[in-house]
Amino acid sequence: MTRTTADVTFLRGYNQALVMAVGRTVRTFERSTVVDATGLTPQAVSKVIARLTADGLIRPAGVRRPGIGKPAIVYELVPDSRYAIGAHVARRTLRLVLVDLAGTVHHSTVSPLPGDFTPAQLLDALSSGIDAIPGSTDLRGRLTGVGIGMIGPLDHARGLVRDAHGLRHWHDIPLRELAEAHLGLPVHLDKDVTAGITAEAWRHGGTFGDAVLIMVESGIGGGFWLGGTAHRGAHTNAGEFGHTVVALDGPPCVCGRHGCLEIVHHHAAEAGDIERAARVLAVGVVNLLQTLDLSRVVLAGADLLRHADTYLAAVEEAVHTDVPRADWLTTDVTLSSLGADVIAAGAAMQVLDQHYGVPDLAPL
Amino acid sequence: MTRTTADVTFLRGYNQALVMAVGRTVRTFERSTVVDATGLTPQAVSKVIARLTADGLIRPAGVRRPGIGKPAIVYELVPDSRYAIGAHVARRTLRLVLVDLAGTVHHSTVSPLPGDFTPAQLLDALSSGIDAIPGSTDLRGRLTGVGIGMIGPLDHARGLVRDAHGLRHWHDIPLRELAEAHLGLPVHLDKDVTAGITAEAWRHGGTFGDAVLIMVESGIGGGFWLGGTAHRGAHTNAGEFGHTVVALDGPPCVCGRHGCLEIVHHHAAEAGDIERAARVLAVGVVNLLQTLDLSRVVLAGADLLRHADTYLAAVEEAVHTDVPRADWLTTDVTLSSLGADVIAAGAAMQVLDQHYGVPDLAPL
DNA sequence: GCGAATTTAGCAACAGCGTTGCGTAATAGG
DNA sequence: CCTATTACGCAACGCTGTTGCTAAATTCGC
Repeated sequence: MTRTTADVTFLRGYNQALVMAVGRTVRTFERSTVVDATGLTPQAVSKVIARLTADGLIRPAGVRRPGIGKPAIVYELVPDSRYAIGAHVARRTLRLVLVDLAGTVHHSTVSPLPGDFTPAQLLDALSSGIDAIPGSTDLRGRLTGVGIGMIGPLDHARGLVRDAHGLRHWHDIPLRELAEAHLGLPVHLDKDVTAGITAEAWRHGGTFGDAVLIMVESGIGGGFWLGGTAHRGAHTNAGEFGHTVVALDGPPCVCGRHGCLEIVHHHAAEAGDIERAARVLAVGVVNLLQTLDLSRVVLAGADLLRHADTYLAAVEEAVHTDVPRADWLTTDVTLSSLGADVIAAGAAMQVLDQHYGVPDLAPL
Repeated sequence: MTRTTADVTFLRGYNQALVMAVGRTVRTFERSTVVDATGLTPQAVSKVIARLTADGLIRPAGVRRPGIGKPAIVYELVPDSRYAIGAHVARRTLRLVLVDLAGTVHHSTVSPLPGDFTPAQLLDALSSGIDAIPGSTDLRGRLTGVGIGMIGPLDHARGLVRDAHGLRHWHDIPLRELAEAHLGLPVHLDKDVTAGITAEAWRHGGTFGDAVLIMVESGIGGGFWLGGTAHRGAHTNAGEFGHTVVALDGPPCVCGRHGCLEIVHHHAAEAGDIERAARVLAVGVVNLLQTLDLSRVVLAGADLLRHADTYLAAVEEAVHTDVPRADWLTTDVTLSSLGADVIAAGAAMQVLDQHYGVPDLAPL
């Protein structure tokens, strides 16, 4: 959520979101936990907690006896107080998930999409898929909206699919508006990889540093989390990480350049040399670390997860041996904590993040 | 400037900084300008303007007659109300500049540094250099502090030089504390490239999008401005752009990997083939655009500026031809607007930015 | 057992922010 | 000279977090 000007109502939302972030980070907390994490005064935290409790977003969950003195009330997030639906639109499949406020995936289905599907076909698949989610009808009221994670290029700010790679009927389609009209719910549209990294960040609450989600699945992309928010770039087209050149005189790529990470990687993978493919990807990952200095690398995507161990080993080794002074430049490398659901789940969490995440103050 | 919690005093500083940003952007403005740019109410803007005028940071500069009705008061930034000193510490030279609140460089000097200089030698060079700035004594009171831009790796947050490349005496030196004690002024320490991009951003006020400053000078580095602030990364070590691999089977680099942009570029440059060196750099720049989607590329550094036209042409061409759908993915490519002063000037502006820039709300 | 010490929670008054309502100043046009 | 128009600002207000202080609930020492 983004705004430019800061009035006093901003404080309310901001500090409230800070407490929610603590709730997602530690799952169970008390007043002093929030005081330590945020620097707010105890009294302010009391007020915020009272408001959140009244809204049903958090609730008391027992007491902690500090040995001496009055026991402290322990609070927890109420996961089932809010839900969001996430959709991962790929070239041939539609994955739908139901996610709660804590970032837990409650339901996940995959359905095939017609070859070269049209916007109308996608909308129908979305609405029938959502209706098929068990109990989706009695979620109304607690359902925040629908997030769609999709291949780009697309314009996140305007909710516009500009030119989805390899899909004939998708040029300048205002998918967000269409879907909002069709589904009767708020819709959030974003690139698949950006949705994916949001999933990891949201589930970690406030303790998530600068990070990238690497996705290998038909193409290779990267979703970025920098400075506490998703990085989408000047035209919301960041993430075309697969089309960075790693072999100056390499084979030609569909993008028109030569030796892109993606084409070099795919050649190795198609030749059956997964280890080499993984090492190529690892070179690209270290390139990112050198450039952006990230604290976390998350690996995802069907083609990668099929050989998860190989990729994980290759990237971890490269990160530990190829970064100079790796002793203090520590970077965690992990597989996506949500497996094949990351993109869809992340799209859902973007909707939750809009309402309950820490708000951004947009530069002018 | 960064803080986690938002109390009501935050609003004051934040909205005040918004108005200052407008002042830097358009140089002359009135109440309605700020209202349009920020969304604040006219009354709120009046209050902010009154405070800033009282502090001497802005002043009335005439009136505009709207044809009918009461004339509007026109305001402008008071450039000489605040100054900061910037230092660019390179391997052999120290550059010192005096910068005013508007980002104008008033004075610039270069002095040689002893080979393999020690921290003590640098401190002496700093203080004598600052004393030599004409009129520096009667600036006391209006002097905000000293910014130091330096090669890394360094820890910006702690003000610690960890391991400056190629300088024997610079391991884990708390330069910020040392310099503050020695100079009696607040000191801000950052990587050279990050300081550089801050210079460009500060001078453009609020209208500066996601951008990178590419610096070619002994090494190759990149300073990033993302989402309205400098991006420093998880360990404040972002920017080692020269050590990204662009030629998988290329020549070995000092960093231990093979085919880094820097080594490939330097081989071409040393062979006298500047055009090829420029094209190699351009490949790296397009890699960044694909990954991060930037709206602006600024070129800087002594070795680059020596062949400015060649580099500018090569990068511009690559940006326009190698990025798919370049029609809407527009990116400006320019030479640094401050020439050889960028780094030092940017270091100074970081100090100004800490006091008068739009404050950040740090994630937990 | 019972009071003192300790820790947590919250009520009440307060200061500071932007907002709202409305009155005032300064101009051009009839 | 009056009216419409535009710009500006005082005063009251609502809302935020903060400060000062009181009350509640527990352990520990005697």
